[in-house]
Amino acid sequence: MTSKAKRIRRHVTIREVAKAAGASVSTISAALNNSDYVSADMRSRIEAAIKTLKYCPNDLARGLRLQKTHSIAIVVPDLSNNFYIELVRGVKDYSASASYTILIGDSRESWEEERNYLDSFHRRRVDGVVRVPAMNTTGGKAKAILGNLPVVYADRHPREHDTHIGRVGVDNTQAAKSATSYLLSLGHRDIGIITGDASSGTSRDRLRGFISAIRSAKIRLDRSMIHAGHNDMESGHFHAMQLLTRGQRPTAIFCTNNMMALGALAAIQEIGLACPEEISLLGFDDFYWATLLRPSLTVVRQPAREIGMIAARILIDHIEGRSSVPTPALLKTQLIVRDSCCPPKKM
Amino acid sequence: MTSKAKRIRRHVTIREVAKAAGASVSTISAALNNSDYVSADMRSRIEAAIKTLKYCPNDLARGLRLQKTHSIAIVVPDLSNNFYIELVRGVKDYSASASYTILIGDSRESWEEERNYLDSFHRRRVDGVVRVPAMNTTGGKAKAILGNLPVVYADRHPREHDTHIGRVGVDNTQAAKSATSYLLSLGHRDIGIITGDASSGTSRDRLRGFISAIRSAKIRLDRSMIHAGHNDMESGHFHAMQLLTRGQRPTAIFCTNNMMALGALAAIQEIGLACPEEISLLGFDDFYWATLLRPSLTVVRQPAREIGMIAARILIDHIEGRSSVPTPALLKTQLIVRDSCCPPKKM
DNA sequence: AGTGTGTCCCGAAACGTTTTGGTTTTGGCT
DNA sequence: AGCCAAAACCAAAACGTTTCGGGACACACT
Repeated sequence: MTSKAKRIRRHVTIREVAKAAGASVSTISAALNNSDYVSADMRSRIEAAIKTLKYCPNDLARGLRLQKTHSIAIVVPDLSNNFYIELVRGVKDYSASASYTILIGDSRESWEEERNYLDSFHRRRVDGVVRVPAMNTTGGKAKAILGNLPVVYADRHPREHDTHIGRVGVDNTQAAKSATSYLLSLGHRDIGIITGDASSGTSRDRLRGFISAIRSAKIRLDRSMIHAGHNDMESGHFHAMQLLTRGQRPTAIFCTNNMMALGALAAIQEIGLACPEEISLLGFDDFYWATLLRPSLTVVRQPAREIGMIAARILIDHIEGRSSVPTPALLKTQLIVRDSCCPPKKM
Repeated sequence: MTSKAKRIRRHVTIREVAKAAGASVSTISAALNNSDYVSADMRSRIEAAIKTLKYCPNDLARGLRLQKTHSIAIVVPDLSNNFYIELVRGVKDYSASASYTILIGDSRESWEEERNYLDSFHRRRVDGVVRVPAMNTTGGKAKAILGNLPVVYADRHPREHDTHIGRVGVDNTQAAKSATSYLLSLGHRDIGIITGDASSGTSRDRLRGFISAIRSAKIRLDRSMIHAGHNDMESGHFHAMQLLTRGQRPTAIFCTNNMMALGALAAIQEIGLACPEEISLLGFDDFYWATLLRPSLTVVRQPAREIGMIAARILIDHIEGRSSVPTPALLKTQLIVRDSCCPPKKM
C-alpha cells in the first residue's frame, strides 16, 4: 500500500534522463536536437543514460510545444484499389525523405468515414493533408472540418472550387480522349462508357474527353451508352451487364477506373462473351496483376506513385514556406496496349 | 510591425472558447467531456461559442494530460496484398466501435521500415499495436523499440518467443495439411511447395503441415520440391520457374501466400503450360478478384477481417484492463475450390 | 586588472488540455 | 432567519517538451 512506490510504470521522461546523466532538462533537450553547445563528455553521458533508461521522446509534448508535428495525412477512397496504394507509397516516400511522417486514412468512398478521418487528423494537428475526396462528398464541407489546414488534392479534385493549396493529377480529359480515339482507330463505332459519379470533377473530365473524341470522329453520340457508376467492382459489373444485354450492344466498353473495369470483365465472363473478339474492354489505371488476366487488360496508366510524391512535395513546400511546383500539376498518362481490345467483328 | 497583433493564426484553444462563452476553462472542459455539473444555459452558450470559433480540440494536449491517446497502431508487411487490407479494415472497424482510432504502417517486408513505423507510433504514444512482422525481421528487436507497449501479433507470429499480449491467426499447420491432402486426393504425387521465409513461424507451420500430409500419405518427401520465397510475386515467379523447368516437374504447386501464387501463375502462363490440365496451382489467402483469373484460383481462405477484429479486441481489452479471448486465438480456414486444380495427367 | 568573447550549462515559462480541490450560489427545509 | 446539501462554477497544478534569457566559467587581448 505504499502510495508512491507502486506507481504504475509510465514512460521515461527527459527529466529522468537528466537526473541519470547529471544534467539539466534543457541540456538533454539541446543534446537531443543535436544543436547548440553541449560538450562531448556531457553528450556521451546523456547518450548512455538514454540507452540504459530506454528513453523514447514524447511526440505529443513535442508537438504541443513546437506547434508543429512534422506529419501529414493522406486520405484515399479505397485502399483495396492498388492505384491508391501506389499513390500512398508515393507520398510516404517523399515525406520520409523530407523527414515527415504520414497518417493514412481509407474512406471507402464514404464521406462519413472521410470526415471522421479528417477530423481525427485535424485533432492530431497534422501539418497538412493530401486528399482524394470520396465520391459521395456532397459539398465543400471539408473546410468546416479542417479549418485552415493546408490541403492538396490528388487524383480527384472537387467539383466546386473550394480552397486548397494545390492539386495534382493527370489531364483526365486528354487521357480519356486519346483512349477513346484508340478504340475509334480500331474501328469501333458503338462504344459504351462507365464513368464515376458525376459529382466528381475527375469523372466529368473523363467523360468530357470521351465525348470530345466521339464528336471529333463525327459520330452521333448515343447518351444511353453513358453509364455513371461508383468506382467499385459492383457498379462496374452492374453497368456492364446493362450495356451488354441491351438491344444494340456496344462493341467496346471503356471504364474510367480499374475497379469498374474488373467488374465489367466479370460481367463479360459471366455472359460468356469472347473478349476482345466480341467485346473490347479498356480500363483506366494500371495495376500489377493486369497482365495475369485473360485477356490481359489494355489500360490508361497514371503515374500513381509520382502523383503521390508531387502532392507531398507541394504540401510540404507550402508548410515550410517555400514556393513550389505550379498548381495544378498535370502529369502525363500512357496508353498500355495489351490484349483486351481489338477491331470489332463485322456484323 | 505591431508585435502582438500580427501573431500568425494559430488554432483556437479552449481558453478562447471560455472567454467567448463567459466561462472558465475548466467548465469548457467539463462541458466537452459531457460530464459533471454544467447548466443547460451554460452548455448552450459554450456550444455556440465552439461553433462560431470553429474550435477543434487538441489531441496532443489531451493525450499528454491524460497519458492515453485512445489510439492503436497496426503494422502490416504489404498493403498491396489484399489480405492485409482486409485485416486492417477488421482492426479499424473493431477499433472504431470501441472509439479507438488507428494508425497504419506498411513495412513492405522490410524490418528497417517496420522499425521506423513502430518507433514513430511509440513516440506518438499509441496505446498498443497489432503487428504483422516483416519477413526479414532478424531478432526480437521490436521490444527494444516498443518498450512495454502492449503488442498483439496477427497472422504471423515471431519465431522466438518474445513478449506479447496475444496473438491471433489461423491454424497454419492444419490448413496447409488439409490443402495438401486435397491435392493428394486428386491424385497428385509430385507436389512442389513455395513457402515464405523460414524465419517466420507461420511459414514453418505451413511447411510442417505440407510435410505432414505428404508423410501421412506414405509418399517419399522430395526436399528439392520445397522452395522458400519471400511472399512476393517476384519470388513466386522465380521459384515456380525453377520447379517447372527441372527434369521431373511437379504436377501441382502449392503456394503459401497469395502473392507468390500470382507469381507462379505468371510463370505458368509464360512457359505456356495449361493450368490446371498440365499443372495444378493452389494458393493461400483469397482475394476479391481470384475469380477473374483464368483459371480462377483454388485457395485456402483465411478470415482476414475477422483476424483483424479479434486482434483489435484482444488489444483493446488488455488496454482497458479487461480480460479477453484466450490467446493464441486460432480461427478456421476454408478451402475454396475453383478451377486451378484437377487430377494430374497420366504420364 | 579590466574587458570581451566563446563555450557550456541551467531555471523557468510556455504549449492546450484535464483534474483536483476548492468556492460560491441556489433553494429547500426547519 | 438560519442552516445545509447539492449544483454550478472556477483557479491552479500537472502532463513532457523546447526555448529564452541568463549565469558561470575559461581564455585572449588590451
